[in-house]
Amino acid sequence: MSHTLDDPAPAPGARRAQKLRTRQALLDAALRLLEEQSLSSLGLREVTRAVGVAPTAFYRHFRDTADLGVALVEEALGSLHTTLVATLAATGDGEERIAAAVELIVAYVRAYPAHARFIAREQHGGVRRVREAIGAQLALFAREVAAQFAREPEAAGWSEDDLLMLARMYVDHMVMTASALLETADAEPVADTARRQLRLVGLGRRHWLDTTPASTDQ
Amino acid sequence: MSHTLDDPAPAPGARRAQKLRTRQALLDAALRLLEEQSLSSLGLREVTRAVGVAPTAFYRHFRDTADLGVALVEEALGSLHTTLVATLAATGDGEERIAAAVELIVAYVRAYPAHARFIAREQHGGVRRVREAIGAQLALFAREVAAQFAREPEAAGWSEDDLLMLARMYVDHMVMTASALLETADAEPVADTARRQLRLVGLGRRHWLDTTPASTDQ
DNA sequence: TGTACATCAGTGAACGCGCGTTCACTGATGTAC
DNA sequence: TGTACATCAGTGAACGCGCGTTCACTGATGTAC
Repeated sequence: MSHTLDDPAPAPGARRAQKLRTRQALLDAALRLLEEQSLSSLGLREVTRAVGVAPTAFYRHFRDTADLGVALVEEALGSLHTTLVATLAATGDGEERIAAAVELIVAYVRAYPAHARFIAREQHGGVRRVREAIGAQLALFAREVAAQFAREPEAAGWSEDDLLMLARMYVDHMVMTASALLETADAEPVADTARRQLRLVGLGRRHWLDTTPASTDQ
Repeated sequence: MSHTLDDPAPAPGARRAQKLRTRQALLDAALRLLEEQSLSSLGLREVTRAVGVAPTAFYRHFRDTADLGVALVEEALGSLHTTLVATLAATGDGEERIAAAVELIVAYVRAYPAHARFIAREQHGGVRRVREAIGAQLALFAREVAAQFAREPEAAGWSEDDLLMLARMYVDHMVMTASALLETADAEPVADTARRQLRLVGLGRRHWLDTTPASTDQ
């Protein structure tokens, strides 16, 4: 134990670092190839060829392409949780929040179009494990959004189930908006439609307890 | 021209009828195979093997699997236009219409689960021509629904663009509900959530002109 | 610090297999007279 | 109605190709002393 974790000549964890670099290269290459096909037709040899390693190197990182797909789900959505909740928490209700939420989606799709496309495509795609991974992430988003709603005064009188229903609508609407943005050259009309739709849902939200006197009557 | 279109021994158009039967068998087999994979990984030989014809027979009916996919889009959505518009026209606004619309989706998914799955999966799938065919059908649905809305008294004061935005929301919500139904064993909770979401949108619709005095003020 | 051994990311050959597409064909169905 | 010819849905052999997976390997990195 003379110098176990120091900085000797060959560098510390140089092997581990190189392995991570190759793994990332495989993920990047796969994501690029997935812009024009589905995961269920993505070949292991295609991916390694694009990276410039032997086909067998793939197995040092992933069991199969479905396994790689699950890793891509984490990469695409993992960092979005904090961003989304922070955006909702930082804005009040109404127009300001609508603008911020739509801007979040527009910025995400602009910055990571391949990730957005992958999620939209594989959400209902042909590979069960990936579908389930995306479904779990979106359900988590919905629960986080519902929890944020619950902290706000507008949620008074709302059942937990109704809050989750509302949150689910926002999350699904975000995914729909993202995939609409991917199919258009001009983001503005799509963003405008998205804002009007959120405005409509917000109006429904404000009048929800007027006509559904669930808690006052029962 | 003694008996050109009568009923001689070998039957009239027996060849044409047989060709159509084989074509339909190819479509049916493909749809079944697509329950567990995406179109972009569906093989021509898989399909012909499932039907029991030679691989080369495929070319008598379709140029490639993308071509077959476009035919499936028509089969899945073509007959739904009249049903959908008729359902909206037959019901008033409010709770009655909501129940009827959700029941339409539940019945469709129950009767044609493979068609519903195909549309949900390939809407954002890896085959451009099929994606475009589905996009065109859904845009047509939205225009038809908007046209129906425009005929109703509740549409007074609404711009054409806002009506289309609202219709688009209903159509997208239907697709989302269909794919949620496909992923659950018990349809009732999903149907219930869908009805509550439509109720929320309906509330927003009723109050749209209260807070967005676009036409009265400008 | 230097040495001897262990680990393990990436290699390259080899395998059997199913793919999409071509081609000339067959024989039942359709048509003209 | 009967005959002679045309059409064309489906066949089956053949092709070159890329696939996923196995295996024993190499050599740089890591570790123990």
